[in-house]
Amino acid sequence: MRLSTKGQYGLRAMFELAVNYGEGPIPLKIIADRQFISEHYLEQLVATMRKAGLVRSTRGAQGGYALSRPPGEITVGQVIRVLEGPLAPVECAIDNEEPICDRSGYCPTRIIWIKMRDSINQVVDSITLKDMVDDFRKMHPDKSYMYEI
Amino acid sequence: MRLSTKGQYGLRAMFELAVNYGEGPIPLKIIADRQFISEHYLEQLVATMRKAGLVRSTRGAQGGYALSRPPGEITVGQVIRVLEGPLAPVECAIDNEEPICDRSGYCPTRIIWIKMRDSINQVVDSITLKDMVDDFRKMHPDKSYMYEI
DNA sequence: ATAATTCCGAGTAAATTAGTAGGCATTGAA
DNA sequence: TTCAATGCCTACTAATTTACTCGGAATTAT
Repeated sequence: MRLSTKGQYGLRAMFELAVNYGEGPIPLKIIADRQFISEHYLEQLVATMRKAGLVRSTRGAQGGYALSRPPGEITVGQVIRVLEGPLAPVECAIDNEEPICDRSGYCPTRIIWIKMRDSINQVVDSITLKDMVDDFRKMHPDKSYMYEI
Repeated sequence: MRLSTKGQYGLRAMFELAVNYGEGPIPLKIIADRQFISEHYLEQLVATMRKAGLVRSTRGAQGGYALSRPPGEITVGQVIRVLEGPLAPVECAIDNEEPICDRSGYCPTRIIWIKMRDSINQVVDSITLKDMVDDFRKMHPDKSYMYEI
């Protein structure tokens, strides 16, 4: 049960934008270079996040991307769900409505999938991009130079 | 981030074996019929579980499968991990050793993947097959007839 | 003997993943 | 006003994974 590279790369890209929040638009090329991601591929992921309202873009020279809200107001869960879809271990646990499946009567496994789902989402919804940045700066005060333009 | 049908079907099959624990071997055909799973496909999943020591088989006529331990001693996590591999959202969070990846220095996302991993495993490791059966019987005391041979 | 079963290895169609490729549109700066 | 930098868009693709199917050999109770 793995996340695809979409969620992984996307979150790393958002971390970069969070680190540089308030410093104007950052071009994708910079993010792709810093995070070792194919720029063209990242473009698609960022497009998804733009459509979902997580980032804003500025076109043309000196353009780039920026978070559309402060890092403290964007959770890891929001990012991952936008790129990966609902975080649920099976389809029938995506929402809480009673599922329609071919097995009549009570499903002995669904309650487990729902517990897994809630537990996963609780984790990612409790962490914001700001938390990630704070954590990074705490662990690597010496590496702040890495994130100047 | 979904479980494959291996984990889903496998757990449902194990539930069946748990419901009938202590009543001799149950043929795959019965399990497949009750749980609406292709018998041939289930065969492969059960083979994996047999090799992992979760079930025992009896060959020949009147043969079948049985749990190799009481339902209270087999967790959902054990079943799922045998069929799906380690429950981790990304490769570098499978174990706790420092990962070797192309990004030198501190990875700002890994701590999140590890929290997700631990949270997922905590859920599945805290539920046994016995818990599933107890829950089923509590919810459907009327349907015990479904599980007689 | 026979029927019921497990056991084993091969094959496969469809879906998903993880990108690539190429070009158009927009804009700041020289 | 030109041009380089940048975002935007659509299509294509190779490799991998998924979810099976198929056919038959081995084993055993009756």
